[in-house]
Amino acid sequence: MMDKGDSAGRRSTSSTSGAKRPSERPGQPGGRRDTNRRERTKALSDAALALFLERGIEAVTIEDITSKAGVAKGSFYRYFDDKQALVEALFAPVATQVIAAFDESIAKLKAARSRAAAFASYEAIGEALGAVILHHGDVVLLYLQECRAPAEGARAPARLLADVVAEKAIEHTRLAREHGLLRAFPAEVSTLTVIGAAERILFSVLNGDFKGEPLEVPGQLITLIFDGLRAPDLRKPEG
Amino acid sequence: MMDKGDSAGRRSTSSTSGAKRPSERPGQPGGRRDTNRRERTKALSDAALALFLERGIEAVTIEDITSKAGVAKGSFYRYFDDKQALVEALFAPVATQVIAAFDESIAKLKAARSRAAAFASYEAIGEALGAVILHHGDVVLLYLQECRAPAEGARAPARLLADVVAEKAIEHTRLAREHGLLRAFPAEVSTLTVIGAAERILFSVLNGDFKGEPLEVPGQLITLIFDGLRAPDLRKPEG
Amino acid sequence: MMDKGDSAGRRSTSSTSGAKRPSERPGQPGGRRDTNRRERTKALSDAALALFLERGIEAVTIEDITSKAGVAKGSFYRYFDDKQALVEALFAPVATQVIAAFDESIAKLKAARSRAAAFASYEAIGEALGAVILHHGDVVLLYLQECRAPAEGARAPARLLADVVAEKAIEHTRLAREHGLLRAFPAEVSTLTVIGAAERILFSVLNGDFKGEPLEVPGQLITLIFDGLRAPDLRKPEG
Amino acid sequence: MMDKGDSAGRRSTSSTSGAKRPSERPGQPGGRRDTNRRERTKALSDAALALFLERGIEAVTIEDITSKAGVAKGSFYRYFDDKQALVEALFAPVATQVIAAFDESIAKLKAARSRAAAFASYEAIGEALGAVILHHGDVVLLYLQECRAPAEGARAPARLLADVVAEKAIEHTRLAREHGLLRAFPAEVSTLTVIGAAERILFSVLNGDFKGEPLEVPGQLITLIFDGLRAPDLRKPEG
DNA sequence: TATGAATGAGACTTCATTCAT
DNA sequence: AATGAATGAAGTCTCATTCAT
Repeated sequence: MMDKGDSAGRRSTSSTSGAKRPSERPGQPGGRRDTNRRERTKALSDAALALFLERGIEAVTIEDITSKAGVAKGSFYRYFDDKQALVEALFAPVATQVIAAFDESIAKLKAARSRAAAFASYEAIGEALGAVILHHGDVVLLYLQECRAPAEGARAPARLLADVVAEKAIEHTRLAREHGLLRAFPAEVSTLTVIGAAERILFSVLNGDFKGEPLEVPGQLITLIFDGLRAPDLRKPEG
Repeated sequence: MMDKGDSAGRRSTSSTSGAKRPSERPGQPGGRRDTNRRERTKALSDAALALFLERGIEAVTIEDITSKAGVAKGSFYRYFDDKQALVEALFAPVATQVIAAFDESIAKLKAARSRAAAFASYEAIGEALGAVILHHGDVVLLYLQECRAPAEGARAPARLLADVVAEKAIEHTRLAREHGLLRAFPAEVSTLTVIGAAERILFSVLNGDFKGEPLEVPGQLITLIFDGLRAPDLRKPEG
Repeated sequence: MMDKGDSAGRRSTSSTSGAKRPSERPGQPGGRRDTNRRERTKALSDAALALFLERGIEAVTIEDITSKAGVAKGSFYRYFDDKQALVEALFAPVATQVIAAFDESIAKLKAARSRAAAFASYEAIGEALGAVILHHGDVVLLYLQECRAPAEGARAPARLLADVVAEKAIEHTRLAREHGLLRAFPAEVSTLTVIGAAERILFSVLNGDFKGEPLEVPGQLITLIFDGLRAPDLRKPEG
Repeated sequence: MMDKGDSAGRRSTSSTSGAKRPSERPGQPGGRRDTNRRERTKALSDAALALFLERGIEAVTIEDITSKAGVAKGSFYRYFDDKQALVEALFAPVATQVIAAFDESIAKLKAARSRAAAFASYEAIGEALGAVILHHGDVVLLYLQECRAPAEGARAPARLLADVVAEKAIEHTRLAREHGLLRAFPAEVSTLTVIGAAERILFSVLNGDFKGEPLEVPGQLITLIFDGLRAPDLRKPEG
């Protein structure tokens, strides 16, 4: 009755959240109806997330989701337009926070007048991203799992986020270098190196494949990367 | 949009290539029939590869492939059992060469009696992987695109290869460290760092997203990574 | 034209009816939804039965059935798992009643202490089978039409029922003979004779091929079977 | 490219044999080419017969047949027009002999001037049918298996033969009664009784289901049919 | 609102038949 | 003549989406 195939980008005008808001909904926010609505949305999102991680976004059907969430199939459409909308809703908080973290850090870097101030922006973004990973580990894992897919269909949000992140991260690096925090190195290469390394390890950790001690990874990664990337005059003497 | 009756791992007994070979075929090898067969297989593989890159493996239908390849739908099944078999056939040469490269390099490392000999094994594997990237760029890109997906359905081969590569690479790193080529660092972390960084940049390059000069990337990456990873006594004085 | 992935006996665990019942359905029994469900199931069964009789089970497609029943193709699968399940559902009431008739008659025979009592069991089973034929003539015809087919695919239920019936009938005969109702004759031969004769005539009658007066057949058949065909003056004296 | 569905009756003009004879074939009858041709035809027929018995005519594909016969798929069509033609060819000798047996017996009956002569016609037909069963057991089994199917598609020949046999047998009975060989009984009922009984037992015997001693069956059957099943002490005096 | 039944497009796969080799 | 590759119609089954209850 309706076409299955979605074309990428159709959602350029939709709100960030991807959640469906009936134009007129009864009950005031916080009331009984609103609470029910939140609960249903959460049940659907949770079920979907678990299934997406298990089988990949494409392979999961609407019925899989509703049945796992314990709702009727038709109810899905009261909460989300379709699978892509759900994926967008899933990614929304993460995307918002990650993008905000970069934007703020970029702003700080631009405003920084000292190397110390510039360095602080790194600490800030690290903290912000750490918090995201901590509170939205599953969504981050889903992102890592799907972010290289072509921006088509329900997986589009993952890829689009990845592209935005890369772009902002590169700008961030450029600014950091201008502040003398990094060696004179092409920003694109060094940024992708850091992103690639961090994401790969994070993937293993969130995955359960990682054999080492996760809590030590950030420090190790920083040592590893920064010993290579750090500007000469910041290099610590070995030993 | 979804693959129907696939379960991961069902292909454990199939040959490496994934291609379908009638046990006895008429016409001698090199004859007309044989040539036709090769041409068809190639046409299907090429069409499939292009579509997979464009839309992702899951979103491409058999009919998309045959129609792009200019053959009848039913003909697909003379050459491949199903989409997963085609994907396996696509990955087979790359998987073979990559795995062989690691295995050989690992063997060399084990046999190495000097640091120079050990270092040579790195050059060898670099060359081998470079050759694979050069000759099978599209397949490598497909791998990068799909290799984090759960090992379900047609995309399974990508993920399975990724897991094997990670495992072998970690062993490789462990050996390299035993030969004093690398700093005393957890092998898992440093390996995933290198893989993650290299794959992320490669993805951008093969993708067309990369803005810099691709030919300079390997050198840059080595500098970047090795300046961080290199054992202290190999560290060159900055300047 | 051919059934695809069926293997005989796959349904050993399914319920007797073969009908698909969602575990929890909305609407109380007897409500609108329940009524609709019954109507649909009936429409599909009726359409299928008519087509099966016309063309044979194997030659009828799901689409033939749904289109004749006036429902969408996909709806079929809400009511039956596949064609074989529908066939099972079609046969279920007949199979149940026939088997029950035999079991009861066998039980009566076992308990019978007089020849009169034993004879009554014959009357009982005759009546029961007559009722089945009267109320489920078309299903019985379908049974007669398909019951010699190998127990493969959608036709399996017919053959399996036939085998059960033969077995029970033979036991029945054996008991009847022990009560002195029948000549000392191998039970298998005499049973198959009666079944074969009865089924063949029934087939003609239900078919419309039969030229005679159907209502007289049962009596004629009994006379014939019990007294034989020999013309009076050729009758050998009993030894 | 061509339609699959056959419509019943399309073969009304074809020759009895169903075998394909190229209008101009090289080699004289009995020569090398003719011998090869016979061998191939036999291989195909044998393979088909075995598969038909195992799975039913409808479920067997052309490729199943050729592959079991050890010939190429395309070769099938050099020997038979399609599956139905093969089935016709399979039944042809049996049909011919059975029909001839009835026709001859009917002719004899018509010419018979004594009851002894009339009785001899029964012996003749019994012998003829026995010979057919002996030499073409598998084909007879296939006939029994498929002869109640609607006369559609490849199974049509079985059903058509069944209808002819019934018709001729009824005429035969009518004549026999006129000669005083049988009781005054509706010919249709008594004929179908005999056919039904005989076929049912034969089916069990050829099938392998029969537990008794096959060689004794004909005699038992004759006794049974002619003398009836009634136990001696219940026998009503003939009125 | 919630439910799950209905719809029909469309994906996968098979197979009779034709045809180049 | 024999082979088996090619074709595409047709069949099975799934699933996103809509809609009556």
